[in-house]
Amino acid sequence: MIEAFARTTDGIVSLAEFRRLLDSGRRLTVKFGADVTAPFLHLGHAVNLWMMREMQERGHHVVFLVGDFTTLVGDPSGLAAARAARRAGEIAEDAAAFLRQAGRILVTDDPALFSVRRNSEWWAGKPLAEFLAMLAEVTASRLMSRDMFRARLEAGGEVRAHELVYPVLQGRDSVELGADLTIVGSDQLFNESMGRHFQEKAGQKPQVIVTTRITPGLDGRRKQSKSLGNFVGLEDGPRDAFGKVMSLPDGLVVQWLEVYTTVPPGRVREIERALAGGGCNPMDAKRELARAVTARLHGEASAAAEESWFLDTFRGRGFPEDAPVASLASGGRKALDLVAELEPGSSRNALRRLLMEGAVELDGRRLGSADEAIVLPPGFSGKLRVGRRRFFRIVVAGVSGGAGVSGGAGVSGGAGGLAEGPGGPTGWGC
RNA sequence: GGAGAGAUUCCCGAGUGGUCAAAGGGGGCAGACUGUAAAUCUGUUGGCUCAGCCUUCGAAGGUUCAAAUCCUUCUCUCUCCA
Repeated sequence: MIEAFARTTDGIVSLAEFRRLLDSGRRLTVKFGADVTAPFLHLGHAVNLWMMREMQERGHHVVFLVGDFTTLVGDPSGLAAARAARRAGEIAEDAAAFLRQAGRILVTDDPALFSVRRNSEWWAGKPLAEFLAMLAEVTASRLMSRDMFRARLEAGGEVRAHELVYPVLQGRDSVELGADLTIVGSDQLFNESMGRHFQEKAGQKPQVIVTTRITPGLDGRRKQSKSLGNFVGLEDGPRDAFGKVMSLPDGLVVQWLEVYTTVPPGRVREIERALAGGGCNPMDAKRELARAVTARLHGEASAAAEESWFLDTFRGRGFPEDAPVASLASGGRKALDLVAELEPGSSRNALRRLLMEGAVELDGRRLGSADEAIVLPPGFSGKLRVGRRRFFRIVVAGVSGGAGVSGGAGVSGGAGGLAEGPGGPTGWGC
């Protein structure tokens, strides 16, 4: 168990206690606390979830703690009561989305293994006197010692008073749940340590904290987050998952293999050595990574299919067979209007720029101006590419079987073109 | 409570009455190059019915032909003192 955790674990407080818990034969309560502001789970969360799933496999119980109360007070700009009230509804929605995503990894339909709690259960209506008594159990300097706060203050930033108190709330949650164990990103160590502190004050056995390694996201710099867009989401389709991993900087391949896949350590070392010695093309290593990540999230079959698709489309520079089909009316229109029909989500200015930058091609011919007139005869069918990765097959109704389809046959036939076949991951360069 | 500094487009940060949709950098997007990597070069980076118009420089008012820039009030932040 502990051995299985090792590759993704940053630290354990404490290892001895963890061993004792596991040996006790007791059904353990694992706390899975979550702020529900942005219900967007990604690989970073998955690391924790996979470990919790392991615990479930051994019969332990995961409590999903919705921070509905802490989220409500957590927003410093949420001054108006009206605003807070409105957000209560959003929180419920977000919590549902969160649960749905977590359910992709955790067992959520067995009450013996999973339950949901809300921290408003004990925080809403908590008498102030009781709360102040809790505050008396910590020193201000302890709270302020958190490195994040220090860094912010030193940078001339601000720390709101409620932020200072937030770890107290999160820590007390562990008391309310009687948590035995919590598995969190290493940036949560401080908050969860407060949990141990308060549990001891309350006469409970302090929870064991397993902190997991935090790995830079797709941008190669900061950890994955929704706002930075540098993540592989649990709800991303297999195609996006594969493609996103392929855009990872080379230097992170080994780290990602360790943290996000179950590729055996021996194999990871092998790849690491091959990369270091120039013995393999980094892209091949990354392909193995992308395949492993996609398979873990979506199954081996999808992973194999997306790998073929990727190779055909990007390495082979092909036009994807399964590009979305857009049925358009026949007739003339400006290039800009054509693209706008296909990309209703983008602003026309943005599309105009793309056209000027030469990012739009119709049947291999670059459309260089927004005003260029495009005439689509009845029966026309063509391939439109916008930027590197957006493809559309344009079809115009009308049976007059005329010149339309002239430019076909540019694409070699589908996945069959791949010699390697869907076999094992061996046989690559690494 | 007192004194000072400040709030600018995604971020940092210039800009003290018209030449400002606002320098420069970062980040993003796109093109070249490529392996949807990195590095490099180039372009671009509020919206639209696009030689023009609309919205934007903490908020609301005001002065002016004209305001990010001046005045008033307000909100908020930082620093020092108490």
